[in-house]
Amino acid sequence: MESRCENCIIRQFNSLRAMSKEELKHVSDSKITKTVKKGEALFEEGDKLNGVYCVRNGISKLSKLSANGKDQIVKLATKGEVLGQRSVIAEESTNLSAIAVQDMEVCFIPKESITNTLQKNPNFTMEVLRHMAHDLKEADDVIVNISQKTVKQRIAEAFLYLKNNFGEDEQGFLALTLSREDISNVVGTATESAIRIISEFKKLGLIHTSGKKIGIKDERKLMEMVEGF
Amino acid sequence: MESRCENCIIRQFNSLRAMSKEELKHVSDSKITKTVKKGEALFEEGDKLNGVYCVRNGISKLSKLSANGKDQIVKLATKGEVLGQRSVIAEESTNLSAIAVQDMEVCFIPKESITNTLQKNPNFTMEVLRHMAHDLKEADDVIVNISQKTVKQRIAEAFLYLKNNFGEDEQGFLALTLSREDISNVVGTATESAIRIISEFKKLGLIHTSGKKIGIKDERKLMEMVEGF
DNA sequence: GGGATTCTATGACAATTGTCAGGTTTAGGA
DNA sequence: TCCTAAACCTGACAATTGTCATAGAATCCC
Repeated sequence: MESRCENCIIRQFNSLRAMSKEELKHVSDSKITKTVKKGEALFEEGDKLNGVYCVRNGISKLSKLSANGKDQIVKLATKGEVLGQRSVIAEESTNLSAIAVQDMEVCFIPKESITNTLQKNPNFTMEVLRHMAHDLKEADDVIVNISQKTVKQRIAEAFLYLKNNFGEDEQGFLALTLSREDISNVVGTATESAIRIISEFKKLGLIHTSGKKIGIKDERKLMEMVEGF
Repeated sequence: MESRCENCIIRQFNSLRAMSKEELKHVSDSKITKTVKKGEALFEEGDKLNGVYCVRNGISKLSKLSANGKDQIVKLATKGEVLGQRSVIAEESTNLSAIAVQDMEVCFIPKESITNTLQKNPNFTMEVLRHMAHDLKEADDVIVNISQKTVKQRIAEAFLYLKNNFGEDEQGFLALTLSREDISNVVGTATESAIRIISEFKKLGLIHTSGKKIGIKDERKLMEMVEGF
């Protein structure tokens, strides 16, 4: 499994694709491949990162602890995403924790490889900038959603998001299974409220469940619900 | 008032400071200084921007319309900030509207000046990247605040924010006077709820008001309230 | 396999927040 | 100045959401 970045398909999805052959070689020589088990942390809020993590497989939640002791999940990162970029660039400690919600395979890339390339390869810098611009827009959207939509709408939206971004398994369940608590932390509500609404959706025939697994039954109605009908 | 960017102090506050003398000259030659009256828009959500706006004076709200017809204010931008950068970099139409909440003086800089410099001056690109990283962190904080704090806490926090970022006038009122509606759009609540809580704060002796103007009387208690006491 | 622990579920209730409906005040233009 | 429109304010009520308590189901680990 000891493969080279030059041959890694994953990098096509992120800013590493703007690196030159040589830069990639350097990254490949300095990178460390790690396995992270479900529930384990890649890094925790406040950590000083001395590198970034390129996700090869699995999914991580990026969350932030609030004063009242609840986690707010800000983003779910999957194959191809680079975590910790923001902190390395701003030279600050991270404002988010990254915890695996599925077993993961990641490549740790020391920050020197990144900062060196940033200084020498404008294309790479520009590519990173574009990604960051995209993330910022997404964050704005989250702000608007969370503050203007009801919990019910946000949960409906979360399910659609999970389907669109992570797909479904053979039996029609969402491929990414989150605990009820994680779901409530994504939409920013109490776990009990999330559970109650999930039950309601089930009664309404919008979804079906099996254990933790959730499947979408009536996508159209869910979409209408998000829009406020 | 037709001044040159090379001499403009404002640029010390933003990424333009990483430009070379020559680049600044070019920007200065191509820029257009504009006055924007309170209530007028610099640009509206969905517009294709062919440049960025450097704020010389006054304050603008950056907001996004939600499905239910309410504006959510995502950020308040003041002297020194550059608006529209994200859209120009990502080559997308804007996701936000920028509307003056005070009379403003801004310099419009055509996007060619920006993109050219981005291609040629890595220092500038890096500086822009750092700013964007900062904005992204702030956005994350807003997400957590808005989803985990009560309306009362968010309003208290908003007042402290306004004091810290825009200061007070001679009589001890917040220098930036927002309408009750704008306040409610910052914290993401109904206007009536905001008004009610402002009345309550007044009764509790936390603030005092005169017309629209609001002054902070008991900063410590407001801070405690934000923390959840 | 069994016991402990964590996760899910539901009820009852209280607190928060939004909505509607009305008033009053303020600000700006004719 | 006065008139009008907009902004502000308050009450009453309903809907939403959070909290606490409790119980069953699933899962993990020895």
